[in-house]
Amino acid sequence: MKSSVAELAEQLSAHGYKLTRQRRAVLSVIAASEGHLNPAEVYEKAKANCPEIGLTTVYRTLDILARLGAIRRVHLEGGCHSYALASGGHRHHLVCTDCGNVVEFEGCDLSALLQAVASQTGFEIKEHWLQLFGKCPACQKAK
Amino acid sequence: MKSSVAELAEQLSAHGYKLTRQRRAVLSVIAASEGHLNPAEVYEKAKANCPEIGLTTVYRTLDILARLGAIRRVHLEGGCHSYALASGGHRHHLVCTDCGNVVEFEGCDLSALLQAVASQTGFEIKEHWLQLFGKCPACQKAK
DNA sequence: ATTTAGATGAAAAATATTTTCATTTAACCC
DNA sequence: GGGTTAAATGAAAATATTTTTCATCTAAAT
Repeated sequence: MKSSVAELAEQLSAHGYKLTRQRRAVLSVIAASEGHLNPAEVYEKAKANCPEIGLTTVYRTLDILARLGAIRRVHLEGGCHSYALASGGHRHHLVCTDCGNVVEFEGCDLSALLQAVASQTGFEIKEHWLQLFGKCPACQKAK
Repeated sequence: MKSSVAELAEQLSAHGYKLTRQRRAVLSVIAASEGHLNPAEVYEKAKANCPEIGLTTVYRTLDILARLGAIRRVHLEGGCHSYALASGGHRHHLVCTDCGNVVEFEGCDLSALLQAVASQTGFEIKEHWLQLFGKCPACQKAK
């Protein structure tokens, strides 16, 4: 995932942000992560590369990356403190409303819908985020 | 919206929760609201009906209602502290990643997709939540 | 090397949420 | 209607999260 770090770094530079040791550490953590991490988790992991980093800087860096659209907040029932690479593309969640388990599913064809909304609203649609709620097989049985 | 209050109250009773003055006040506020409200807002509005209500009770009541599926957390960029009636049905958001404006759109046909995911995963899918990100007409021009 | 605007960490402050616990009350029984 | 009881309550404390402040440091341009 070296390329992701480079891409993220590039985005920061391109927008006039300095590439500090701390920011690089945050970028590596984000790029290396499969799923989503909250600020405290990013902080812990980033300390491996950069022990002097402060939590404040993690918050600030995540905020910048989110505003640049490089990462995106991940919203799950019961919490929305985590971030994931925005380009990581299609990560959709199916949440069990009984036990809280989260399953990821891939593959979604929303093109027709997106097209329709785009022409209705004039928006240029760039990303979508879909989340489903239901009852998982185990909880269906349990009842 | 009297019926909503009655329905919500019914749900509480049915699950063995007592119908206190405080809970009724929260239910009215939720039922009367068009959009979404955070706990502090619910608290302020509920005080009109029930001045002695405490913020703690608002948190507790919202939590119960959310667990019953009667209301659902609304997640927007920059915050996910608000709740809305779950039955209020389909409120989908289209967020401008440049200016942050949020447009609501209705009408979405995801039935085929939902069907596919249901059979793939064995989940019984009850609700979906879709959010789109893009650039609004004004921001497209601006650039 | 020097300069300088931007970035940093520690600590404090501000917000948001949860827990604790003594008191109150809705719902049930007679 | 009065009595009983488990659940619910509010105030205050505790905890968790996020933002601000500010003196110091540093990346990047010269």
